Amino acid sequence: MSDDETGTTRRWRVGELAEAAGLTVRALHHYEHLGLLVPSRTEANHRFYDRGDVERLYRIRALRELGLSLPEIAQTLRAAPGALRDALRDHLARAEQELTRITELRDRLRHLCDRAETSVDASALLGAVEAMSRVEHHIAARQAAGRPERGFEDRWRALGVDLRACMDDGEPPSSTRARELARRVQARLHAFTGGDQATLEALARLRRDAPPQELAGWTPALFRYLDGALAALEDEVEP
Amino acid sequence: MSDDETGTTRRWRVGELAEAAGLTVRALHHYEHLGLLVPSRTEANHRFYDRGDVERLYRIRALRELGLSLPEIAQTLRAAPGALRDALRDHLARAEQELTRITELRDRLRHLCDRAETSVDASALLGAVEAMSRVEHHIAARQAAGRPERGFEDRWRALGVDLRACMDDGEPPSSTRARELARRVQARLHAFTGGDQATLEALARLRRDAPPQELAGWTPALFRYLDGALAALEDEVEP
DNA sequence: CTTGCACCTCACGTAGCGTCAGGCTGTACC
DNA sequence: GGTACAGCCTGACGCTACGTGAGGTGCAAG
Repeated sequence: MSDDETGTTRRWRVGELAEAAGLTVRALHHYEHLGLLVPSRTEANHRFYDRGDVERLYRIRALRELGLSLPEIAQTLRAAPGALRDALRDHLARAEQELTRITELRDRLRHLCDRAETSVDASALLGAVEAMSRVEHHIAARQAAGRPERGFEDRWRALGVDLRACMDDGEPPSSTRARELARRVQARLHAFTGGDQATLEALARLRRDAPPQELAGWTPALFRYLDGALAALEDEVEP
Repeated sequence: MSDDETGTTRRWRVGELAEAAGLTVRALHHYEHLGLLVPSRTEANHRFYDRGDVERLYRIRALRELGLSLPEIAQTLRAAPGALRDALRDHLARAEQELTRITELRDRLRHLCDRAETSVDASALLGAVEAMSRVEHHIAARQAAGRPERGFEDRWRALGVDLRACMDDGEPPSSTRARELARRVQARLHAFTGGDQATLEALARLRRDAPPQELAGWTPALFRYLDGALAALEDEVEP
C-alpha cells in the first residue's frame, strides 16, 4: 500500500498544516529557522510538507507539550536511541523542582491573602512579605557561606519542646522559668542572625505577623507565648 | 535619633547595594530604566542610593520573589492601598493554575519515565507521547467546537461497569456477551472521534502502551480485556 | 485586468536581565 | 605626579518561542 497506489502522496501547504496541527504559520517558520522541521519548496518557493514532515511535526508538538525546549527536541529527534529516555528523566526532575517551588509560593501567597482578608493595612502586609524574603536570604547566605547547619533544626525543636512544656504547665510568660527559656532563645537567635539587627527585626515581625503553621515543632500559640516571655525579659532589664 | 545624630546618612553605591541585596548591578540599572527604583547621582554621575531607596528595593525584591512582574510591582508600590491585596489574590490564582498544569505534566512525565524504564524502544515511546498529545488536542477541539460533553464520562463509566461485570463473571473476551459490549465501545469510540482514523489509532495505542491508571472507572486490566474482545470482533468479521 | 487570498522575507517586540565593549572616575601606591 | 586597578558609566546585542505587522509575490476567479 504505497503512496502511489492509494494516491496519498499528499502535500500540505504551511497554512493547511498549521491549521491541522493547531499551530500558527509563524511557528512553522520558526521551526524551520531552527532547523527543526525543514520542508521542501515548490518552484514558486512556497513551502510544502510531505507525510514524513507531518509525522515529525506531531512528534515535535508532543514533546513541546511535555515542556521540552526546542533545542532539546531537536537533539532528542537527532539522536533518538536512549536520548529520549534521558531527556524525559531530566525534564521530570526539573518539573518536580518547579512543582515544589510553586507549591511553596502558593502556600506563602495563601497565607498572605488570608492575612490581607482580615483587614491589615498594606504597609504591614508589605513588611511581612519583606521579612519573609529577608529571612530566607539570610538562610541562603549562611548556607552559601558553608555554615554547618547540623543540628540546626534539632536545637530549635528541643527549645520548642521545653517551652511548650513550660506553657502547658501553666507557667505565665513572665515566670522565671519562661524568662530563662526566652533568654536561651535569644542566644540562639543571636547566633543564627550573627547579630544582624535587620534580620532580628524581620524574625520578630514574622513571629508576630505571620507565624508559620508548623516549623520544627513550633506553633503560632507557642510563638505568642515566646513573645510574652521576651517582653518580660525586656521589662526585667529596664523596669 | 535622626540620621544626623547617629551619622547614619548612609549612601550606597550600586555595587554595594547589589551585593547587600543579593542582586546584580545590571538588575539595579534595569529597575532604574523601568522607573521602578531611581537613585540620586553624584557630581561624577555615579548612582547613589539612600536609606529610602534601600527600603524600597527590599520591598521590590520581596514582591519579585513572590513572582509578581516588575510592572505589577511598580503599580502596587505606586497605588499602595488595596492594590496589594488584589495583586496578591490575582497572583495566587495564577499560581494555582500553574500548579495544576505542572502537576499534570509531572504525572505524564512520570508515567512515560516508568514505561521507559521497562525497556521500550524510543519510537514506541515517542508514539505514546504523540498519541497523548493527539487525543488531548482532539478533546480540546471538540470542546472549542461547542460539542455538548454532558454525560460523556457517565456513558464511559456505565460501559466500564458492564464490561467489568462481564470480565469478573469469567466470560472469555471472545464470548458473545463480551463481543457485544466491545461493539458498543466501538460505536462510542466512533462517535467520540467523529470517525477520525488518526485519533482512533492514537487511542488504540494509548490503551495498549500507556493506559491511564484510573479513568472513569477503567483500569489497565479492563483495557486489556477490551482489546481482547475487540480482537475477537475483528476475527469475526474476517475469519 | 483587477480582486483577493495565501504565500514570501525581513524585522521589531516581548521579560528580566546577562554579558560584553569602550570609556570615565577614584583611590592607592610608587 | 604618574600609573595601576577597581568600580562606575552608557549603549547594545543575546536569550525563549514565537506574535505582529510591513511590503511584495503567486495564483485562481470574476
